[in-house]
Amino acid sequence: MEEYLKGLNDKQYEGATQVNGRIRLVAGAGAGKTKTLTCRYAYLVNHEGINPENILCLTFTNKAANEMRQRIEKMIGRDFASEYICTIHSFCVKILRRDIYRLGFPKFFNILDEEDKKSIAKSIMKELGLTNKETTVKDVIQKINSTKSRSASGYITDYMLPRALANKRRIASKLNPDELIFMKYCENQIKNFSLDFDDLIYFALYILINFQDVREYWQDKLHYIMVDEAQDCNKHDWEILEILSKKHNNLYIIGDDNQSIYKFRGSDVKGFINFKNDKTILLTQNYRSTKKILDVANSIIKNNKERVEKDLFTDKKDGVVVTNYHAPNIWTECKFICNEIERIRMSDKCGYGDFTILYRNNSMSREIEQALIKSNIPYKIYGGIRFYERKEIKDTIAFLKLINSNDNLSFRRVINEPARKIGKVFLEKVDKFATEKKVTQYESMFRLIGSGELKHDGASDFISIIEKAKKDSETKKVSEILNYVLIETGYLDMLREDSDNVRLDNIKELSKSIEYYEKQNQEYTGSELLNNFLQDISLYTNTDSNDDGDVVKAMTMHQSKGLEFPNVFVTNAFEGGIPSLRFSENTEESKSEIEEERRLMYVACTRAEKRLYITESSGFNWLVQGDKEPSRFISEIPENMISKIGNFNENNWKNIKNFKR
DNA sequence: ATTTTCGAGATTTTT
DNA sequence: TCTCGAAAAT
Repeated sequence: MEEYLKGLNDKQYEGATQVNGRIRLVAGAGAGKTKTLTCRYAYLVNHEGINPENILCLTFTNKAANEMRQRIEKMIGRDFASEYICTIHSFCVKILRRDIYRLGFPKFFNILDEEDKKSIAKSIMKELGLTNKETTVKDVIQKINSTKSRSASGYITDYMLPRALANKRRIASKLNPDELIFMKYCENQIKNFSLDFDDLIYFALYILINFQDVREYWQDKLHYIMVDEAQDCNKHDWEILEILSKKHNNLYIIGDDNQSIYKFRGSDVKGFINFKNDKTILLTQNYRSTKKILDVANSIIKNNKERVEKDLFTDKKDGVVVTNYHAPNIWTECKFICNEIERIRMSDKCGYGDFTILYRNNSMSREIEQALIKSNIPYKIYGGIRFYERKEIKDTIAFLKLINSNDNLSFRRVINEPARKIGKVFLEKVDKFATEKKVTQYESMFRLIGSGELKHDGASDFISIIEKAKKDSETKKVSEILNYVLIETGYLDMLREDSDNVRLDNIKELSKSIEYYEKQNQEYTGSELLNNFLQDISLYTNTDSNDDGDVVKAMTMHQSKGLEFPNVFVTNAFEGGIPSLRFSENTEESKSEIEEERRLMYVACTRAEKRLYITESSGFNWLVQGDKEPSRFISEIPENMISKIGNFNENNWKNIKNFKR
């Protein structure tokens, strides 16, 4: 038997050595899902002699993909880094890079993030004269997303193809307001040819459906397809998987219906539950958590009606009792967590890296962060503002994008950054000319200044810097161009005036990662390299980095999916926090939403290996607009399974309050 | 005409 | 805390 298979139990072994057919692995939390998947990959490569080029392995996050690559390398002990271990979004980018030109679109495309989408929505609202009162930016985005999702790849033939859009334009006066908004959004996407996250899936799907040779290329290539966290695939993901696996018919999915927590993103558990399969393997032994933790998690998830009955069991000993701490206010709650971390760190002789703090909303990280700082505990907050969403990083990237593709969003972002006295009036003239001549705003400004129609020193300087950078970008390295632009525009000088150097450091980090990317991808040069780099980083989040260091981690419950930690604090467990306020009403439709929240709570609790704390506090909270009450999920845990501690001491409360100021 | 400043208002969850 | 818009300051 291969060395790497020795650590598996019978069921896991069975799961890892299945080769052909449509296989479903249903595995509860901590049952060794990833382990089994990784072993199966190694088995295919090592035992069956399959070329990694012919295996597609889809993970839920980039982080999971990175970790898997590392594990496989360790297992089969050879230099091994298949690019086909990735997220479905990354994989769709590969499909698009290869064949999107067939739709008449440029080879280079931008990827829009939520912020870009927002600013497009705003400009559409302005154009159509919609005020914030009747239709918010959020409404507009919601409308756009749902229209897309409804017609999926059909929206491409209706709107995105050049002739289709021309048709829509012709009958614009007959379109209803929503259709008009959607048309404008599509116009905007085509103008700088940009795709949002969902589009990556829809366009790939469209190409796979409509071009036989492309479809066959991928179907031939991918002998084996395996999907992790399959319970969170949406119907379009399923469609792609079915198409890709059609020829060889080897589709291996792995997931847990109890851990489906991305319904808001369209995830469709039914696809997982009703998956037509040759074989289903059930893993119910939990290797992660102690018995006491597992009992608590089971007692919570039991209350869900829509689920496959499968209680997890463990051979592990009882372990430390699960604690529910009730504090008089949020600051005491956070202080308690810090104290416990220090106490356990001493008693267990473990590091800060063994502790993780979870919460429902990103906004809840604030008080926790303050408490950690006060207690001198090193920490890292995941999510919230991602690295690539920071202002300085987005600005820097906007410079690169402007050089690469002239796109309007980037232009508006950096044209007056740092301030060069270009304001609303000047930009309106530029925009007007751009619309008239059907050119980009940068091109428009370039012509207006060139012909002398507009005079502006700041704009002239800006143009000469960008033009030089454009010329150099074909020959010089991206990192050199970036350096040149940041210095010449005075962007670096502007950042130096800041009191702290965090922003400068961030830019240095970005610069480093560009250099690394250049080394890794030497087959590309010039604008193609730049384009690929920009696409890749828009799919990358700061949660994905692997070098965490010995620090306390804090993240949302959603982000904790698929991870495990020795000691876990589930915080802000108040009614309205989790379950989220929106779903707390007792209407019929909110019942399934409550079940989703309960699954989220279940996911959070099952992250813990040794210790689990569920903390909450009284006091005013703006979310519930009143005093907080403990979450209903806590009351679902039998009294004998949990140790309830709390402190309502008034003096203590006062101390904390003074302490805070 | 542009930039700064100050106060009011808003916050699910993510690739 | 952060973001956005209006009014004040340059």
